Amino acid sequence: MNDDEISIENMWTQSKSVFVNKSVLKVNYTPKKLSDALHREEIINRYQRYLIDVSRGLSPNNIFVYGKSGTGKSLVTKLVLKDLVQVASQRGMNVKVININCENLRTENAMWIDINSQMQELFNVENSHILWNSRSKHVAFFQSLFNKYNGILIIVLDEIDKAVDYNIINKLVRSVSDYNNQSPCLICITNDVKFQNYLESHVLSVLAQNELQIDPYNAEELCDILRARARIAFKNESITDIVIQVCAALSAQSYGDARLGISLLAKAGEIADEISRDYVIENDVRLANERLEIDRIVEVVKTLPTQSKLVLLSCIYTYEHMSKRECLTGNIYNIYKKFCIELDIDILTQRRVSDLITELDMLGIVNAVVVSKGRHGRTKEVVLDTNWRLLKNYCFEDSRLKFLKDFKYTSMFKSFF
DNA sequence: CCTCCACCGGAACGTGAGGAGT
DNA sequence: ACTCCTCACGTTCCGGTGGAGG
Repeated sequence: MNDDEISIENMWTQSKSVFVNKSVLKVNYTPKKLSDALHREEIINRYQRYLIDVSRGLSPNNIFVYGKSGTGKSLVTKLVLKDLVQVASQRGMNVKVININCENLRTENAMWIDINSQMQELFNVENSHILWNSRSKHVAFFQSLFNKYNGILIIVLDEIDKAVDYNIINKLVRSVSDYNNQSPCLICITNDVKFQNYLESHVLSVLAQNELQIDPYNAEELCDILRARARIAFKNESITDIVIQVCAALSAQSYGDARLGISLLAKAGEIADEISRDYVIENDVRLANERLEIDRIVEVVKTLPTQSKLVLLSCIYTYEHMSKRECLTGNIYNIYKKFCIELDIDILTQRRVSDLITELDMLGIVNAVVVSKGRHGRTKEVVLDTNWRLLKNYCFEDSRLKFLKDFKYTSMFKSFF
């Protein structure tokens, strides 16, 4: 047995941990009871009032829920509906809930397949042709089940603003709200207040019959929430209140995003585990914050199209090989053109490349500021974060760009300037 | 104070891919 | 299989701009 095998074995058998139940720090974890949704009593109360019609056997008005990310929109919705379904069934009433996550919903068909496979499950019907690619068949299937149903159907459209095609929402609302008797109740959840602008006015008036705005948590509320989770997740002696307060403060800075605070707790615990320390310290949280930010940027970089990655690489190389004050659109564009020729990729115009740099700036990958160089014109000056070396490697993962890895740059820069 | 650089950024337009309807 | 439509992506055109330098 060599050294490597021993250390790997140690990982499984001897590693100790600051956690006792890490699963409560997972992003998709939902608490069990309504009362577990801390500092949301008032919202829950209003939510229940909007849904009160259910107790009279009527389909409630549609609800539009707004709130920034990490304010507990989806969590409160899940808990309120779970409670509602339970209470209703105790009274012998029929309430069914369909959950659609609109994130990355590309086509209307994909949404219908999602809705109808849930309908199939809820109503216990067999239909092997559910993967139709015809909208009319899906609508007919949905209507036939819904018309036979003697109860209340609630359709939750979560992260509605992240649907790739907003028109899908318009079409869905038109297809499910044209009933003479009862229509399903639609609950739309979004963190984009401007989302309403993208909806047809008729659709909007149907959807936004009741509105629920959820404000971000303040630092104290975040502290309470994190404390409650930490109590379950960590060993008693592994975490101090100071650490929790730092997590709360950082997530309060990030517009009261509770999800961030919970991720920070998890990551900080992992960092303590890495070095087998029995407890989490404040510095672990700061380190965790940096790592989460890098993770986020890396994820974004990985999904960029090849041209954007090439522009990013051009920024990085200009930044690396020239003085920082020369990392300007014109210079970046020259490098970019050289790369395109080298890789036999279409050369975009400087106008377009300028837009791509602006996009990289908006994604938080680079920092592009418009500066005036007087006689030497106006341009964008690009500044990179400290982790640019890391980003370079992720750009090389693109099959078309990997050849640039061994490219000899020094001579190129000399010949240029 | 005026000029002029080097690019910014809005608007209009072209093009190809892909979905919807027939 | 065909046409029509929409949309993302990109180009072309052009007026606008802030401040160093004359």
